[in-house]
Amino acid sequence: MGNYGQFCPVARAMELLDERWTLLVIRELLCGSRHFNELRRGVPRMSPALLSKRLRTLVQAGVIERHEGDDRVTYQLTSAGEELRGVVESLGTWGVRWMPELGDEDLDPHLLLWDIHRNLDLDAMPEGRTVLAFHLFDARQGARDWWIVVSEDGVDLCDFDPGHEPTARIEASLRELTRVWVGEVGWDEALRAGEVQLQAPAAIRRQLPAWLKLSAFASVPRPSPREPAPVGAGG
Amino acid sequence: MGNYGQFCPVARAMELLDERWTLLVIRELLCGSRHFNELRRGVPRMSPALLSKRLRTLVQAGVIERHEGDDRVTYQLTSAGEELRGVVESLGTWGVRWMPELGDEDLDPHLLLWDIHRNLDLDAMPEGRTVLAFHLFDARQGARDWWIVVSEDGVDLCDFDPGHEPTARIEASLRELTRVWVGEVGWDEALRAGEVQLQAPAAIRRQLPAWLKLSAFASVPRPSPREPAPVGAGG
DNA sequence: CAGTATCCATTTCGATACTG
DNA sequence: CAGTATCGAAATGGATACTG
Repeated sequence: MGNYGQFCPVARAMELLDERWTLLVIRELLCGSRHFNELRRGVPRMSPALLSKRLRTLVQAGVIERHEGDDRVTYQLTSAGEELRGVVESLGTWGVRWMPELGDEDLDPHLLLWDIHRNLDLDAMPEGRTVLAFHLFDARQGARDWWIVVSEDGVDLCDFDPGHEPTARIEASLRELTRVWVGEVGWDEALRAGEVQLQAPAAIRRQLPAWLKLSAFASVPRPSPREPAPVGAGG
Repeated sequence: MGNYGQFCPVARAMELLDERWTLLVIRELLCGSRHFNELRRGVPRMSPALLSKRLRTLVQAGVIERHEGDDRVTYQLTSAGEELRGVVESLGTWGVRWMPELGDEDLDPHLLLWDIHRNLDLDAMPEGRTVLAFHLFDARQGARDWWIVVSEDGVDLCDFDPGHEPTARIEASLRELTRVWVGEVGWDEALRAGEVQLQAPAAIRRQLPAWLKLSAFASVPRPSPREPAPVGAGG
């Protein structure tokens, strides 16, 4: 395995990149994660042993560099790694357009809140502390309530009540908030349908959608409904 | 396996596309192959059982369609499949820029001649029959001599002497002709260095490089030599 | 924090031969 | 031409627990 026995550049690239998880680790690095346990949060289903192995392979391939700082290890994309952005973008663009609807297996409240919390548009948010409380009524016990606290110190994600009065409260099903996140439905649509509810003063309710930047692929135009719908890829 | 448990569009896409060989089959379809045994020639190291399995998965995923004609089965990309061109292009572009030098394992005379023969610039070639004879002096016995016959009937690749007087004879090592094909060296450079030799009348010698269109990635600009060279990806 | 160590079930794939 | 059938070797990676 690994070698395709072809000189074709696509085959050469895939020798490195078609290993399970590899491009997701790279996606995390492109999103700005730099430390082992930070990367883990972006690929929670990946075992640490495997993440470690992939990182070594990527160092070896010249895609990332590993730096041992005084107290932390840091991973950093090289120019070669940075150039994988194009690959990741075209994959995500395709995925959002042509992969079938989200299955229950694809939903993950930790990942969703982790993504949301690192994609806030801080410039659009008010000065001082802002607290967003999320309630995902159908998520499993312990992953149902979340708080994002934005202050001068940065952005914090908590799965326990930090004790500040929320600026706004967002209530939705895990599925529906995920669909908004990936751009399958728009804010307006989800709010009108009542699938997502915002509890906040009217002024804040109007602003809030602008605070969450959504997935980088949310704005990709979808295939027109006239085209044949993709079907499931599962066996 | 298969499922990453993530709603991320990149992960969704990779669920389908990170399986070994899958994107190479798609590359073949994008290059115009439409029948089973035609596809096989583009992925010679893939077993027919596995090719068959991948084709079924791709049909199921809505990326290709299978048509049973009267005497032939035809595979055809859907719009979803056609849109994978962007993915394949960004992978090949990256591969050509950042993967290490070709290893002996990557060289394959059948594949090279198969690629060359289906990428001739017929419009640039003279009327009537043209015969190109290739001699790869270091290829293994039986894969050393090739003939491409271009006539009104189309383009044929032979591994036996078709008996026509060659219009030109190309002699090179397998490695060097492959390097020219993928754009690692230019025609001029390879000819000047004598790594590739053309035996033909001067007028034809000058034209011949224009007859072969080379890999789609041959013209991708390479990283400047100032940048750190990529190292091998092998364990 | 940044990983290792271990272990085995499962998958996956390659090789080869065969078929309507 | 367009695949199936079969089989076993290899590796892959998931789970879990542990470490300096």
